[in-house]
Amino acid sequence: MTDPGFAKKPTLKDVARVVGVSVNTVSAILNGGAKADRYSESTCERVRLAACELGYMPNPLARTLKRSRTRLLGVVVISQQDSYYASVLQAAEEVVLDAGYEFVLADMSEDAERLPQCLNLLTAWRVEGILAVLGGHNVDRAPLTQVWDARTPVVLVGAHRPEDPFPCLYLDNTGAARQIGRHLADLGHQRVGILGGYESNAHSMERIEGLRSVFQELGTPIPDSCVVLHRERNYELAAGYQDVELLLERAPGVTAVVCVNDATAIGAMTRLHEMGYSVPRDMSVSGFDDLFLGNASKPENRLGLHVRPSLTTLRMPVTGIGRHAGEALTKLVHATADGVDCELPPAEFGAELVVRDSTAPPRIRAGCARVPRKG
Amino acid sequence: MTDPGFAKKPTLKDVARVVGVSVNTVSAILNGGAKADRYSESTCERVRLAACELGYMPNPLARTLKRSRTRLLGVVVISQQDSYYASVLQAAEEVVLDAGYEFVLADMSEDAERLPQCLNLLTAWRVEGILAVLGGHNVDRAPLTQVWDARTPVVLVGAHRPEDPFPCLYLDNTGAARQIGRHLADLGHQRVGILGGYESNAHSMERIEGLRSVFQELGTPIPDSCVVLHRERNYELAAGYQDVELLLERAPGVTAVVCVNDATAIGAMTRLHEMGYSVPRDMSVSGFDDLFLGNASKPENRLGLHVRPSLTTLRMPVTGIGRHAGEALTKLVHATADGVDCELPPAEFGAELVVRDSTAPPRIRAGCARVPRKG
DNA sequence: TGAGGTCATGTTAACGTTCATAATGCCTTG
DNA sequence: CAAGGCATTATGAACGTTAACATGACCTCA
Repeated sequence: MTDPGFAKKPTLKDVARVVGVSVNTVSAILNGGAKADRYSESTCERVRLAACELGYMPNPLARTLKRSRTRLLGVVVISQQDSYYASVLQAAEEVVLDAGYEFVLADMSEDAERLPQCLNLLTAWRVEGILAVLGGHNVDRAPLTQVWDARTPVVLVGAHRPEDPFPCLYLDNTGAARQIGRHLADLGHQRVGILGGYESNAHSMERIEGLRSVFQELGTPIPDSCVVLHRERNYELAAGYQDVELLLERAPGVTAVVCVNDATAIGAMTRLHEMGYSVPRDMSVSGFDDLFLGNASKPENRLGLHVRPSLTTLRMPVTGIGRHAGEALTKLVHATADGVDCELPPAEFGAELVVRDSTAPPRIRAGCARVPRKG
Repeated sequence: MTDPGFAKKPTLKDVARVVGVSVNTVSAILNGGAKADRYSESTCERVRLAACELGYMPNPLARTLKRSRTRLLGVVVISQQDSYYASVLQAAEEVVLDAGYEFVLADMSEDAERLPQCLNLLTAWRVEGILAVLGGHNVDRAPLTQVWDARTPVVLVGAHRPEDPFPCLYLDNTGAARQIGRHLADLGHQRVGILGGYESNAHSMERIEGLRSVFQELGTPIPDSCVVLHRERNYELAAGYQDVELLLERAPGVTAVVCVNDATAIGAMTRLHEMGYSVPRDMSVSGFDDLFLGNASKPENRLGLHVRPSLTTLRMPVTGIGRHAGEALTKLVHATADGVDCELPPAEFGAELVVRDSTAPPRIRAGCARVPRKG
């Protein structure tokens, strides 16, 4: 092997040699701040000039090795692909960058078993705090608790469990589901079907529970046959497309289908259309998330507006959760760095019902709204 | 300030003290490989046990400081938000992780001016190579060339320019646009409108050019009035929704609208529907990308299938580009590390026409297909 | 004149690794 | 029995940076 051909970046030593001063002098001057004042104007000038000419850039590896603070924060995310989590992360990253930290990201790729492995990666990098974005996924949190017990701050975006010692930010899924339930009940629906995600997902289960509780209280409880769970963890367009057919076979009388996310609802609407159903006349459909493409601040970028009929759904405060998470984590890290204890309460976030055109009163109050199948 | 409350991770020294051997011994044994053989079985055993008990994890900062190789690769991306680029990145990351490297990510947040700043961040981290994902965005590449000249390997995902010294991977936008152009011409369209993205985007311009060339050759060139460019860089659902109306005002006779991406096409179809047009009877619409939600390998996750009518579009080989980029970069980095020169040719990727229901023969060959406005 | 005080800079020792080389002890062999 | 060989472990210097402390020159004032 010949000599490695990488560009060698100039170091403090190189600058020092050029200027003719000691390494320490260069370091102190370039770091600015209080100590730079003690050096003469002309030296400072020469050092800065030389550093600039050589294209000197401090090596963060060496720097953080020396100081014991890395100014690195770790993120474990259940799936970067999921636009919901991606949005949360982006909001959090903004906050964290402003506070002078950087993110190191570890993606679990939807595999719950990989949490320990991801945490190892992050702690190996000596991150000063960890943001875990697990959402409703059923992940064993013991490794997180372990990290927390080793005095590394942790903030979890996901359902709070009583044994969790770290602060959690979570959605009020039950309350959100109750909103859509009441909306459908108000419209006159009595028999509602659910495309409910998969069993190991807490978000799914809470949403199903919330919906059921509404109809329970009204005296028209939702039977198990009206709830379809998915086999796989991947719960997108394809799942709704396939599962809605299953639902209609099992529970022919339903007049509304509540889906646990927008993608599923859109997939379901496609299949319903193919089967000859007219939404919302023959069947009401609703989603969850109010998914968007691109810039969340433009209302027209909400995907639910661009399907026919437009989709009734629940808008989740993704940006709010992300910002809050970033702030909580930096606060916690600062406290820990100062050796101070800091207790942060769990925080719950509510969703907002967005009524569009995919929900309407049922055509026939009690009977079977079944239409002959075409597809 | 009291003492920093961070957990202090055990170091080689700690392990060495516990076992009663020198630091070097521990390092050599834990690194495994050839040198570990020279130590006695019992020492190895004791070292490994102690390391495990103490929870020792090598500090990658110190390690990469010592070896001059960081095994870090940098990524600059024009926008992480854009699902197209996000998919390219994910495919590239897989390849790169397999090769034993890690990604450091710098996001330009759609701001072309931020390239130098992002590159500074990456070179400060002493990355061994840089993957720049700029797509069609008009970014000054001088900073990239500078990095390349400093012997840091660079791979660009984006249009190749003759002055670029680094390998580029790019889409055959012209060819793709010619495919959709011929498809529309074959259907009998003579007057085609374009929602063309924005002017500084090379992808946009190439697609427009390709389309125009087809109709030029057929003797029915597309006039400027039929091409609508967008004011902002953000080109998603909202843009198509707004711009299609503008197009119809400027060019009343068009029978088909070609959009430079799927989101725009979907937005346009929504507005057309509101205005009382029936697609594809009154107007054909086509997109670009064949956007998907979630898992790309499931055909039902293509968004174009879930709008009515389903969207005719061009499928881009995102995963292929990402994998190829990852492979090219690791190859280049290896070559550079070995001091070997390695020339990689620019690579072009083709798109695949996916014909669905949003394109059909024009209802009236030559006349005005205008329908009274409702919305 | 010399004690004390600035000012401007240099010295030294870390941070946690790794690598090249040196050293120790033991065993063989002529 | 000494010289050499082998197996095992230790030593020291480096990577690039920072922080505490030390030095020396010059000035002031009693």
